[in-house]
Amino acid sequence: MNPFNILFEHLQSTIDLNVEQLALIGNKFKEKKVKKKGFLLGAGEVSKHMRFIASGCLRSYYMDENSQEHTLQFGIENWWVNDLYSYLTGSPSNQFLQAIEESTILQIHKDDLEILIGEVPGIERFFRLKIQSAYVTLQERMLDNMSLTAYDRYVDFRNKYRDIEQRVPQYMIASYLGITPEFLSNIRKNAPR
Amino acid sequence: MNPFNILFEHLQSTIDLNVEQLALIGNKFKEKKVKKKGFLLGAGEVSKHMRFIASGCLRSYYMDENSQEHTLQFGIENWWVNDLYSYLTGSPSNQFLQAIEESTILQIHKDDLEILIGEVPGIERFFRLKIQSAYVTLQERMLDNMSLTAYDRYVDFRNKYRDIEQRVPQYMIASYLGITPEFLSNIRKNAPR
DNA sequence: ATCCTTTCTTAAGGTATCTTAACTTTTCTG
DNA sequence: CAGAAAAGTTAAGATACCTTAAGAAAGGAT
Repeated sequence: MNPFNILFEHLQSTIDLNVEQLALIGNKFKEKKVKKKGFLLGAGEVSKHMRFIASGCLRSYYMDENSQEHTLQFGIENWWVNDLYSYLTGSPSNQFLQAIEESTILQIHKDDLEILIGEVPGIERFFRLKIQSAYVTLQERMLDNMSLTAYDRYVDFRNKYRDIEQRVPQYMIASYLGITPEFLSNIRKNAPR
Repeated sequence: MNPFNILFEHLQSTIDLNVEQLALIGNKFKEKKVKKKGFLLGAGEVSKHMRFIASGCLRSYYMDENSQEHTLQFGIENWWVNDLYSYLTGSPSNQFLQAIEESTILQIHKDDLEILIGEVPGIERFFRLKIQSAYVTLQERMLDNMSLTAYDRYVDFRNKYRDIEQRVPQYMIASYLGITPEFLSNIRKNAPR
C-alpha cells in the first residue's frame, strides 16, 4: 500500500478529512526511506519534523555519559516517533532515532505543520491528542519503573508489545526495561514457562 | 494577594487576555481551600478538574500493591497539579492529590473548561503548552531515573527544586527519587559538604 | 558454504539499594 | 508545656541487579 494512504487512514481514524484536506496534507509530508541501522536524527541535532512510520521499525534512544544506551521508544507501522523534547523546545536532541528494519517514514517540517494547521484545523487537535496520549503512556511507564521489579516489567512488556518483541533484538528490550542484556537473559532463563 | 489575581497573572505570562476574558475565566474557576493532609483527589475517583495552586504546597502520589508511595509531582504556588492520566482518559485515578501545607486551589471543571475554550481561544493554547512541558519534564525525569545513581538524582533534585526541598518532608523526597527514606538518609550522611 | 559480526548466554564476584528494627529528633496537639 | 505522633537516623543483614569475561548461537556478507 502507498505510504500516503497509510498515513491518510491513520489520520482518519481520529479526525474527519475530506479529499481537499487530504491533498493539502499529502503536499506537506515528505517520504523518506531509511536503511536498517540508518539514522533519522542524531544527538546534537534539533528535531524539526514530526515523523510517521508507514512501514518498518525504529527506536529512539538516549546515550548517557558512560555510553550506555537507554531506549525510549520503539515504533512500528502507524506509530509516530520523534524526540518531542527537542522538537517542542527547539533545543538540540540528546537522542538518536534509528531504524531497526528498513523503513519508510513520512515526515512534515515544523514550519509546514504550522501552515497545515492553518489550512486543516483538525490537524492541531490530532497532534494535541497524540501528545496527550504520549504523556499518559510515559507516566504509566514511569510508575511501572518505580514500582515493579525487572521481571514484572519484562512480563508487562511482552504482554503489551508482543508484536514489537519479535522484531527487535533482546539487548534493546533490556535497554528499554532499564536493565543489562545479561540480566534480561537471566530473567528469561529463570522465568516460568 | 487575591487567588484569582495570582491565576490571572500566571495566565498572562503566557497568553494575552483582556478584561472581559479575565472575567469569563474568573467565572469558571472555583476557589477551594485544603487543609494540611487534606485530599483533593483520591485513588478510584475520576479527576474532573484542572487545578491551579494559588498558595500552599501539594503532591500527587501513587500507591502500589505493597502500599509503597511513589511521589509523582510536587507543586507550589503557580503550579498546576492533577492526575492528567485520569483527567484526559476519564478513567479512575490511581493517584492521590494531597496538601502538604494548607493550600488554596483554583479549579475548573472539565465541562466548564470546554465552554471556556470556546469563549477564550487562547486558553486552549495555554493548556496545550502546559501538557507539552509536562511531557518534556517527565521525559527528562525518566531519563535521569534510568541513567543516574540515586545520589546524583538527589543532587539534581536539590539544584532544581531548592524551594520545594525546604517545604516537604524528606521521606516524600525519597519517594520522589525512587528510593527508601533510610537510603536517602544514608546518602545525605555520606554526601560531600 | 564459510567467515566475520552481531547477539545471546552463563557464571562468578561485586555494588547499590532494600528491609527490618531500634533509637533519636522534631513537630503537633491539647 | 507535656505527651503523643511524625519524621529522621543508624546499622546489620539481605537481595536485585551489575560487571566482567568468555563462550555459544545466530545472522550477514562475500
